[in-house]
Amino acid sequence: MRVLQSLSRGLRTLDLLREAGEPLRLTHIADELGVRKSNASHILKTLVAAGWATQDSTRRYAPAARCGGRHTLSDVVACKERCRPALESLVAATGECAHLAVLVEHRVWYVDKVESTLPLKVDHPIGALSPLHCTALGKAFLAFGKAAIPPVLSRYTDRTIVERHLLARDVAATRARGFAIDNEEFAEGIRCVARPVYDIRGDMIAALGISGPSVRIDDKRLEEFGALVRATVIVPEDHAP
Amino acid sequence: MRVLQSLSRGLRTLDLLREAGEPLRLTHIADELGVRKSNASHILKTLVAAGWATQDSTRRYAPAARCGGRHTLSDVVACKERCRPALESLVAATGECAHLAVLVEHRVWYVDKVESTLPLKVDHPIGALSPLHCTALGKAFLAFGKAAIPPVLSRYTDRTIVERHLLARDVAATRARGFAIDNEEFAEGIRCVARPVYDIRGDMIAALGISGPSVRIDDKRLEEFGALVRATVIVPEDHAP
DNA sequence: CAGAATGTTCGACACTGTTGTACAAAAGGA
DNA sequence: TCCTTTTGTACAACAGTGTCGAACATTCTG
Repeated sequence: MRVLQSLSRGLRTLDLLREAGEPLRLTHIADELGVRKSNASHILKTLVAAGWATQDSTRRYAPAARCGGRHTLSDVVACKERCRPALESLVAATGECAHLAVLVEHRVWYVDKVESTLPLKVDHPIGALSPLHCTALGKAFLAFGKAAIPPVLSRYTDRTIVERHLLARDVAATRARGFAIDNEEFAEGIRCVARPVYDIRGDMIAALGISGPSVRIDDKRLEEFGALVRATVIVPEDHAP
Repeated sequence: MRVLQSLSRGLRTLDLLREAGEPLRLTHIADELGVRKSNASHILKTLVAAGWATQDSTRRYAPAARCGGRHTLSDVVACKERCRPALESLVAATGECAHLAVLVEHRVWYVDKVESTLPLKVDHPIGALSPLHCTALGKAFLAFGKAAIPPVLSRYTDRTIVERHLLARDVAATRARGFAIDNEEFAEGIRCVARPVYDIRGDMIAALGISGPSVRIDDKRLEEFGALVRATVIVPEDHAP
């Protein structure tokens, strides 16, 4: 069998564009492929012409929307189903609400939850969307996923981090800590922790977290929750294509 | 600029594979591309080797999962947001519950709803999954989308259509009618109607429906609901990439 | 089991893709 | 602002890759 060279390289290019969270320069791609710039240029122009990539005003290349996000709807549903036991056990262990969310553009999208049984509780409905920079779930994507810090950082409470360099530092701390924290940065009186959920290929697919009222969660308990969330075992994806 | 021929053809092939809801034969693809079979074979083998397509036991080719579904998470969220007014106006007009769902493998996934304000109501929670063959939303995908009749048809009520040829006939009738009907086929006492929602390219992306208790929905009202759902205007997708 | 249709392999030629260089257009520094 | 450096596109020419055609396998159909 004959492997078509230019086609392989074109597909490899699409992979590169998708892997990188940000638009890539021609030179970079040419280096990665191990070909001359002129060749890479032709490959990319072909991808653009076929509608599989786009070129922005800075002449950088990005994958087109039709390339699909990194994960499909099926992936998300599969993830949701395999995370359910973890959500339930977390709620059983803590008494607080547990959420599962995926990344959509510059927001997180809640795809599952298990509610607290206590009367005072946090309720992010499934299907709702929340910002990245001031929620534990969102910060988990910033720290462990391929999400970039959004262009605008709106203020929701007086604890919301709205300065980019402070947020970048917080993200670095999150990465070191192993779980993300929201300390009343999105809504007064709510504290959350969250951790990443990875797919079989090691890419972050979802964030899983616990949220509760600050009155029940002091600093010590917040740390305990973080350790608990991080330690929670999530059944691996059974690979049946 | 030079357009790379083999790359273009490879990308075109991926499009063909994604467009078709079912796996395609080599001959078919070769004809579509206007090349000899041997050439098409090499193209497809390259796609498979690069992990962008798969070949099943019947030697037919299908797009790989990584190609992404037909729609991305962003598409779904955008659709959900643009359908919200329609859901609300339908509930205001009928008093019954309205749902929005997308197709995931052989099930529909509820991504949004507006509840009825009446005490007796239907409640499919957002995030839940339902079968295709016995819900209005699912049948809308069978009739207007690219969904295939699932391999197994479970019985939920004594009205559930579990025979493939009867279901195929029902799907054809649905197509002619312009909206789908579930007449207590999934749950006793619940009747629903549903219509397709298309994306900017004309592909079905979601199903939008109304559900209510049979006691409030006689045959005449069911028809009215169908006409209403079908006539509901959904704001077109604003194309801002 | 024979015949038809579909898919894969093979060799050879021609045209496509790659290369190297030259030019254009931004970006960075003084 | 200018000059320098870096990045992207255009061009021509050769080599090598992709395409063709036919032969060989393999699976489907009656």
